[in-house]
Amino acid sequence: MNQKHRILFMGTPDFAVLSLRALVRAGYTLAGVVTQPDRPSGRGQKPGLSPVKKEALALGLEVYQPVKIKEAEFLNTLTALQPDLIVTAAYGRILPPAVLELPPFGCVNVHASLLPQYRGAAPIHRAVLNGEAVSGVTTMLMNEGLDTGDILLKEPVEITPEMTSGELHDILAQKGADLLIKTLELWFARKLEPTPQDDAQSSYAAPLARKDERIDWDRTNRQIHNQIRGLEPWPGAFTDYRGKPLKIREARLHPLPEQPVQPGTVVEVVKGAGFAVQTGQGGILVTKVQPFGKNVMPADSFMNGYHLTKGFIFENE
RNA sequence: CGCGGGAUGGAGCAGCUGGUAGCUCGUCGGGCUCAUAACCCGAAGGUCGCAGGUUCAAAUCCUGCUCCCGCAA
Repeated sequence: MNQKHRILFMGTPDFAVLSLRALVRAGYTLAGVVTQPDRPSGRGQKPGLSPVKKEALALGLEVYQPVKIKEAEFLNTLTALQPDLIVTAAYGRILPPAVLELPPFGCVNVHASLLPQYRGAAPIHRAVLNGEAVSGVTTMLMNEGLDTGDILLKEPVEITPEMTSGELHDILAQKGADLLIKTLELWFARKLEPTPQDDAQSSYAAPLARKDERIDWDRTNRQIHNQIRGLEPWPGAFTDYRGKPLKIREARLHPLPEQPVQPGTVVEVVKGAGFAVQTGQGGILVTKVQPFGKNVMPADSFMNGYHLTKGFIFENE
């Protein structure tokens, strides 16, 4: 069907892997895969191949990892590959005009939000962090801006009350891959009309910062709960325990009567479940934590081994 | 050589200025109770990661392995 179209894929993290896989499965010819350079990462200084690179290698595709996209050498390489269209999915770079204008069918990007909302680097985390009930994926034509190109298709996805960023990520990655295939089918058939984004409705999903991770117990239990699931499984919301960061990996809302207790206080121990902490409004029941330097463990185990008891107070700073 | 933590009964931890192992929980049995995930009594369960070394004696000191994890990226 579409075997004749040559596609150049650009992506880096896990989110992009399913899209790449979908393209291959749909029968497109992959002119090549572009991903971020290998960085010294891992515990030692191991190679650290991007998820997309691993997938590309497994699929037997050519991989390109330019340090600078604007390099003449790389541009020549791209030109030589003669892609009909470029697909990007969380590549991590803004493409220069020279690249955008290269393929006859343009550049299509898969973004993990319902644009124009949550443009930027962390759309999934920000959506959960803000307690959104709905997010989704969008396919768009790229331009020189940050996720500002004309929209091709959108697919909404419900964010359930207990959903974590990790879970949403997996769903969106799959939906994104599906939507990408659908988009390309229509786009190559010239049956899609790009719709400009309404900048007035736009919002920006800023990259996560350390301050987004520290729990402020004065906030409401709902806000804190959103923070915990929004940063799960990475990078994790944390508070302080005996001078070291303690990540709260899982928790749920826990109604508490109005009481003159300082937010951050462990007010109740629920056998077999965890411990309840007073927040600025209501409480949360912490069910899984991760001590510094340790792996995630049930809140029960933490209490046993670290002697956390009712009455302990987590400080904000 | 990126920084660092750890391997102790089913789980999470303590013990590490050397003298055969302890805490909280779980498990099993019994008791109390209208009842209970609550409480009381009792029991089982550990070659203290592996291999050497020092010593009268090592979980505890030294050496070499293997494995696991956190941070930073």
